[in-house]
Amino acid sequence: MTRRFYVTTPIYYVNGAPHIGHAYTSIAADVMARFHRLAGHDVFFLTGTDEHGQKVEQAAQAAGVEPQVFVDRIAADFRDMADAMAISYDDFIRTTEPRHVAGAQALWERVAQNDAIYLGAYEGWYALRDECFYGEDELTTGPDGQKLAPTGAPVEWVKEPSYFFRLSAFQDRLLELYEQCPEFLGPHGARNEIISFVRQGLRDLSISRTSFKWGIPVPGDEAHVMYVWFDALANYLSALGFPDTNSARAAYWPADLHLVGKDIARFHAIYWPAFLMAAGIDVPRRIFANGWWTIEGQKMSKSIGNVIDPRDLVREFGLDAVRFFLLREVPFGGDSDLSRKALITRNNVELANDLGNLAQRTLSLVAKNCEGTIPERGEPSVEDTQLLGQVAILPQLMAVQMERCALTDALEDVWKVIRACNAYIDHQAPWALRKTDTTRMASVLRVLLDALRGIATVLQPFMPQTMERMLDQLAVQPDERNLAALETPLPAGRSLPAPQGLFPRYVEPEATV
RNA sequence: GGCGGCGUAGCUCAGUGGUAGAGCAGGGGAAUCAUAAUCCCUUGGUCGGAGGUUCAAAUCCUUCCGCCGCUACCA
Repeated sequence: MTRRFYVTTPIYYVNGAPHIGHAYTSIAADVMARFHRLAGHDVFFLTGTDEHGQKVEQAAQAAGVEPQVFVDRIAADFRDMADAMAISYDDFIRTTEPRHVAGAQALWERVAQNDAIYLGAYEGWYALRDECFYGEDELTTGPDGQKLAPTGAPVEWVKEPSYFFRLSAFQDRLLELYEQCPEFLGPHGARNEIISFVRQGLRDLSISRTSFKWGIPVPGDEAHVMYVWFDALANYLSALGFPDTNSARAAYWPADLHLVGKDIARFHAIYWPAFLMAAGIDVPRRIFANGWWTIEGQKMSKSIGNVIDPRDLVREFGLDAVRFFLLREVPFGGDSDLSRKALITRNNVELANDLGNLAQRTLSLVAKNCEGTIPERGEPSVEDTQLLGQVAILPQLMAVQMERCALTDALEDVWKVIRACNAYIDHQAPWALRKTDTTRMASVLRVLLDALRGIATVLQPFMPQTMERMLDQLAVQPDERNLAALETPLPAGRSLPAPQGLFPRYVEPEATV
């Protein structure tokens, strides 16, 4: 039976414009989705937007528009960003869609039926003027002893009726989950933090509000709307048609992988499985948290003004160079720095020099010396066998890295082979063989063409546009571009198009330093 | 304060008991098919400090120094 693979990005909160951090998580998820499709798996790849909550309500008010108008606008921008980054999502869910509202309410009812929800009161410091709660540590005390919010508004201790989720009842089952399924949560650092957090003891979770309206009504008590996380997390199920178990997508559950930013790892690793356990639904197989990007060594923030829109980078450097950089620069899972210099170096050294130039020199030798057609395979030398062997194991090697969410390591594995190809072509020197042994020359070039085909095939998930062009240049037909097709050599004699550069070197315009 | 992580070549990092590694940067050489790209060789580290266990420690233990993360309802 075909293996199913269900991968998600977080649904992004429409409080602000999309930035490089959103793009990063989505690209990582996209690579996973594309790789599994390449392996012939039945993939469902979900992304979307989280559109409820008080902050959105307030932001809409500030913008002078209805919340729905406001979220329509921002959601469209996120979708545009996803498309600009070539994110191959199968569905884009929005929490304001009726199907999600129905799914979230159904999940609530399941949880409630199992006695995991009770009505209590949410207590806290409330500022009437700001219409919101503040934490004790955010408050200051005014000259007359009045407690004040950071905004200067006076606060008072109030109780608001709220439904609570019995999170405390799930502590042991959660710890058992982390223990028995070590792969449930990654990377290691995030896992340790979550475990120690849960060990400290869990309090019940307030999961409804009456203080604002922009949310999903609680079933049976319309005075309440669901508090954000219950609403948001349910998206992973509602996109599958939950609670309809006959839905065409129902079989994708449990999700294989939820990719998330490290800031929301906790909600996915604690609340989400607890909600599901309470509802009697299987928990997802794996949660993986990625780190933050700093910009030129600085934290990305609106006040510094260094927030980067990934679309700007794409306009300047090209989509694939940006995708490649983000996944290549540092170990996936850790924090990383985005600097202009590093991006240009990666592009020039690894894409233009290592890979682009390898393809160019190989293809132009074939064009000039083999009448532009794929040569026959010759009797393989030790070197030939060794190089082709390295190429042949790439799919398995990368599949293992994908399971680990080690996208950087997967790329490193490919680059080892690319470097080996450059060493091979230099040692074999087909330009010298042209004068002494044209048969061997043709064999050498054929080895290189086969190696390039393998390399381009496995790199498709990372750089879909450029690898498509590379495979075109190698005369690989559309149905010969998946992993299984690599088992079948291309027929000799097939003619190749005229070679064209794949990755231009980036030359920094005149510096004005 | 508590819990956890990190500190290895100029830079980014890999390496969890057995003679210190990769990429980039630096130096020398080769080649000239190619996007002046490539290949080969090479400089460079008392593996944060100290102590301990061991025949043997970057790798285990103790302690100290420095940096970072988490410590719940912010979506």
